Amino acid sequence: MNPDLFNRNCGSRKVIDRIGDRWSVLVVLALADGDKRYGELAERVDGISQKMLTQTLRGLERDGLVTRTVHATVPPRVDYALTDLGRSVLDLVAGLEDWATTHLAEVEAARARYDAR
Amino acid sequence: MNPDLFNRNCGSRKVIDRIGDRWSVLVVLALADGDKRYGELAERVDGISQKMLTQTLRGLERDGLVTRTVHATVPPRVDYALTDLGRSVLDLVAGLEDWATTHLAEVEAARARYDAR
DNA sequence: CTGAATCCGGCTGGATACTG
DNA sequence: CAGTATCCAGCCGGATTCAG
Repeated sequence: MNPDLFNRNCGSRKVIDRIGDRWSVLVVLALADGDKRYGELAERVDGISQKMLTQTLRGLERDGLVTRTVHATVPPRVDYALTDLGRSVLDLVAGLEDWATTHLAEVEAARARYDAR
Repeated sequence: MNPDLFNRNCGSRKVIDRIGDRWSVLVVLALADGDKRYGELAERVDGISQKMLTQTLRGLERDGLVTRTVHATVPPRVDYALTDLGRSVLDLVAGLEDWATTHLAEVEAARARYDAR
């Protein structure tokens, strides 16, 4: 247990905040099975806007989780891929995904119970 | 891999959104080592406002991750504790914490590199 | 096709004051 | 002590437009 995590100025807190981003998790998962083009990601992650996709990818690139490769072709082609660091976080995020699907029914039951009170 | 996760209307997406909440992760971690009173949580999770703490606890309670026990004493006392479901997600969240502390240096180095360009 | 830039409505979340 | 209520600034994020 790292007590500093609860300190708002601690670096690990900032990392948690980044992972806690609602889109980052989904984008990382979308890159799980290999490189993806910008358009493929936009199609895959339902509901994300262009702005948020670009912003999320920039953030992930900045944190060293994703690489961005521009091919000087016409039409332009940009590939995004997970780095080693990105793949290491993928393991955790995939765990979240498993948890979500496994316990979905329990959570929904709890919600229904709570709302019915 | 569950493809539906990327669908905005899928239930598992909603679960991910909840876990992805920036405060939920911290509150769950704060409850890792046993019951906590409202005030203890407020003190522990640095930077959270009363409003957000209450709101986060309600959300976690609704999802069945946390129990809320009111003691009819003067002064009033309210204890929060993880449910079995909450403890199951704690394992994952603790993994995030480990990752954050382990790879913090790499992430910060990547950020510095990116910002220096 | 892959973005950057801008505008702007809405919701998040902080500060404050009040209640049981 | 443990909230609730209210107000409101700020930022998130969507839609649109423009550029390379």
